[in-house]
This record gives sequence, structure tokens and C-alpha cells, in this order.
Amino acid sequence: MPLKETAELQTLFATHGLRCTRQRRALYVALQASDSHPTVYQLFQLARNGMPDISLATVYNTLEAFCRAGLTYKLLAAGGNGLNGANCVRYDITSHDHLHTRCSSTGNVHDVPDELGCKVLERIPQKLIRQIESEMGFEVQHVQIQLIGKTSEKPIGRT
Amino acid sequence: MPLKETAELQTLFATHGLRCTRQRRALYVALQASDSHPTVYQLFQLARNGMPDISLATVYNTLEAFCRAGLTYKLLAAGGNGLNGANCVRYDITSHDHLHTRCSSTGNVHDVPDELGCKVLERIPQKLIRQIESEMGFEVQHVQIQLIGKTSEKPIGRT
DNA sequence: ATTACTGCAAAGGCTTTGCACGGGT
DNA sequence: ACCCGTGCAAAGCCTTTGCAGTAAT
Repeated sequence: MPLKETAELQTLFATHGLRCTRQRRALYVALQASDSHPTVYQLFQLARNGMPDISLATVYNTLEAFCRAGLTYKLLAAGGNGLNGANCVRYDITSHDHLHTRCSSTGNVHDVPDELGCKVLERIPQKLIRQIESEMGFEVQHVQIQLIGKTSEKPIGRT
Repeated sequence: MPLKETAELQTLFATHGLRCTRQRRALYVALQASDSHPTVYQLFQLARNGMPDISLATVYNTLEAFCRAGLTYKLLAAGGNGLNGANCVRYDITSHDHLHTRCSSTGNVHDVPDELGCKVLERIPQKLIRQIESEMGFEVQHVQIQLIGKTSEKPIGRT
């Protein structure tokens, strides 16, 4: 999936009732270019590279708007801690199920390449999912698989 | 696995260098009795039922102590958002890999019964995991699978 | 008797919100 | 021209920490 150009983003945003601003383009592109599922603050830093006066509040607002529009979704334990439902959010842009690795030391999250991730997902029988749904009274919409462990080489760099 | 009695907890805590206090027993039992992976605040409320003067700080401290001792571990995106690494923690007491459901509306987390969860986990070929490890430079320690969706009946109750 | 643990309260840090200005439509 | 989105700053809330008293060993 190639990076979307401005014109394409214009259409995409318009379709979802969103205005096409510099900040939103930058954030969308940053999200799209990353396979590490940045946190709000990481996105803020990324965006500031080419846009020094962007506000952290804008990042929060924009990502919330993206999610409302269905352009992105919250990853991991979004929905939080039972009080204000506000914490520990990472954002993701791709909508198909895929695998993540998460380093238990740094908390960094990365995508597992699709050709490998899909093979894992394929092995999960739909029949079992249906069985879980009926036994638990739960309707499964997505499957998230995280591999928890440690980065053994190739340190991530930034941080 | 039956609920642990006080004497048993005494031994367990001692083994891990922890003192056996009322508060810790209550929290450990609450965690053990729950299959919904409570947040700190939920545990606080549970504990307050039989112990009205327990402090929220104690819940935080105790769970942190449990984790340091290896009695519990943090679930989901513990390790946070890149700034203070402090957010969105849920706790779990069982140490073997298992599946969770998470309601995208309420954020509530529940265990999938082992007899079903294990069948899913068994279907993931170790060979694929090894391949991911070598391609990504990552050492996999745990596999966490979450089924994201909606509770279709049996609402959880407390908001 | 020692000292780890608790409870209280204050501090710290992430996230959200109100408001006026600017930019997109 | 309209009004949504941005930026700033303040408020809100979760989590952590310091300290004196208490309880476990």
C-alpha cells in the first residue's frame, strides 16, 4: 500500500466528513508510514519534525476524530482502567487483523510482516471462534495477537 | 485451581519475600477469584467490600510488589505510552498463555475458558513463531491473543 | 525489637476541555 | 462568509511518593 498523496487524503477525509488540514495530513501519513504503532506522544514528536508549532492537544483531538470517523482504531488496552477510559492508547491505521510484537522492556510495538502473520491467523479455526462466541456470549470482531518478548537485536533507535 | 487459604498464602508470600497482610491476602484472593482481569481501581473497590479502610495507594503498592515478586503480571499494554510507562494496567495471576475477550464498548476483559483457548493456541505452529523470531530479531516469551468485540448478553453491570 | 507495610495527603504526569483565532470549504 | 480545527493554557484524573504509625516477623 503506497503512501497516500494529498489529493487522495483530501478525498479520504471528505468522505468521512473531516477537513483536510496540514496537521491531519501529517499525522495520517506518519501513522501510515509507521509499523510501530506510535503513542500519542510519539506521533506528536514525529509531527513536530516538519511542523514545529503543532500542539499536543491537536494530536489528541485529531486521533480521536480519526477514530470516530473509522480511519484509525485504538490498539491494545484502549478503553482503559475502568474510571475514565482514557489511558495507554496506541493507534493503528490498517484495518485487517495482524500480529504485533511488543518488547516487555521498552513497550515498543511492531507489526509482524503480513506474509508471516497471515499464516498464523489462518491456522485459527473459525469453528473454534464460533464456539467461543456462543459459550461466552460474545461477538468477536477482531483477533489481536501479540507476541510478548524481547528485542534480540536491531535496537529501535529513537527514544 | 482452588482458592488458596490463608496458611497457603502465608507460605506463598514468604517464599517470595513478602509479608502476609490482610490487605495482600484480600487482593490476591480477589485477583484469583476473578476471570476479568481487574484494573487497579476495580480491585480497590472489590477489596473495600470486606475492608472499608483499605487505601488505593496500598492497592498500587501491593500489585507492584506482587509483580516484582513474580506472583502476578501486568496484562496488555503495560509499559505504556512512551513517557512515563505507567498507564492502563490490568493484572493477571495465572501465568500460562491464554486468550482474553475484550469488549470494545466497556473495555472489560475476560478469560476464554482454557479448554477452548488451548485449542486455539495449539494451532499456532512453533515453526512459524521461530521464523518470526529470526526475521524480526525478536525473542518471543508469551503469546497473548485477544478477541475484540462486543458482549452480546450478560452485561457486566458496574460501569 | 526490627522493619516492612499501610493509610493519608500531596505531588507528578498524561489527557481532556474551553476559548479565541486562523484556515478550509 | 461560515464554521471546523488549531493552539494555548488550565483543569481533571490516574498514579506515584513521602512520612508517621501499625502490624508482621
